[in-house]
Amino acid sequence: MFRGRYEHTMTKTGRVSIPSKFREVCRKKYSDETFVITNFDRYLIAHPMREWNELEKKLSKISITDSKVTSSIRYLMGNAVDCPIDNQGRVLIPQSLRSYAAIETEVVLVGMLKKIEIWSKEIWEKENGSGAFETFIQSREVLAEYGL
Amino acid sequence: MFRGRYEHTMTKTGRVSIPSKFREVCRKKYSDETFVITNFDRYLIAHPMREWNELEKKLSKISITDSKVTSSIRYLMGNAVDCPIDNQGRVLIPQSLRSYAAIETEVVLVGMLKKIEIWSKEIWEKENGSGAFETFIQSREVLAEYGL
DNA sequence: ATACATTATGGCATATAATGGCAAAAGATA
DNA sequence: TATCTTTTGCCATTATATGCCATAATGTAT
Repeated sequence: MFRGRYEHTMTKTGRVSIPSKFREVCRKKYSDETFVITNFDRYLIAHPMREWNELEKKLSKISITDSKVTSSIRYLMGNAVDCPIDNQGRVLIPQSLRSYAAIETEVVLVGMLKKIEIWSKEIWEKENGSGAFETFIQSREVLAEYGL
Repeated sequence: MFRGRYEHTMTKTGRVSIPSKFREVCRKKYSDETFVITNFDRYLIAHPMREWNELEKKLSKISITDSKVTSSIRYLMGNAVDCPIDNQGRVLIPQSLRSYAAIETEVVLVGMLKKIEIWSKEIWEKENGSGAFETFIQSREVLAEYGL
């Protein structure tokens, strides 16, 4: 599982180093070093290829009657980009995704179990900076329902 | 189970010896010498890998609809760091966790059943120094319910 | 008490990680 | 086709992490 938080800088060309711990998970658990990256709200989500494939399998079983569902799938699929890890352990994040998540240079990468979140540092700090612990404590009751 | 309290010093590079009694628990009970360390309020919590994995298993089953739950998972996972015990019986505590728990050199390690707490000595003394016994006495009724 | 084993911790050398820079390759545009 | 832009591979640099050895302190057994 992906865990931990890392602050990296993006090069001018849009390349970001994937933390070595994450790469290790890619190699050992997924034996594949390609992500599918999508945008989500105000940050990006990087899925290991295998997890993404499973998602697609589920999506393809949905019968397309509801137009809202169709457009959601269109949104998801239309913004998904294959991002292989290069020999230096980096991925190129295409311009479209960068601007969507307002990523300039400073990036926060967060391990989230089966996927990785990629945030602009600025937005990260606004939404998850101080106060995150309080939110965490407050939702303990919710988490307790799951036996945590 | 982990029990007891130990005062150790951290090296300049951030390495802390795990008390041998704790290592013994790791070997015998968990047959694994890796901790996952997270921050909690003003101290750190070290979970044996197996305990942590169980937590992750539960977390990964939660469907992400509630954004408060998501951000709690993000808090939990984002602050978790793998810390394997090296051949000298130490772990490297990364800079982020060190500064979070205000750990400079003197460290207090406390066995807490299935996990270990890691405190800066200074903070430990403020919060658990004098007065801890009084608090303990005051909660005797609660403890009595558990047969203590 | 003495000898021996283990523990805690400092120091150092090496390996690996992150990241900037540059140039070749590929792709797009006029 | 010629030109510009983006992508990609590779090298260099720096900081950090890791492995290993040495030593001092503590614990254990005879």
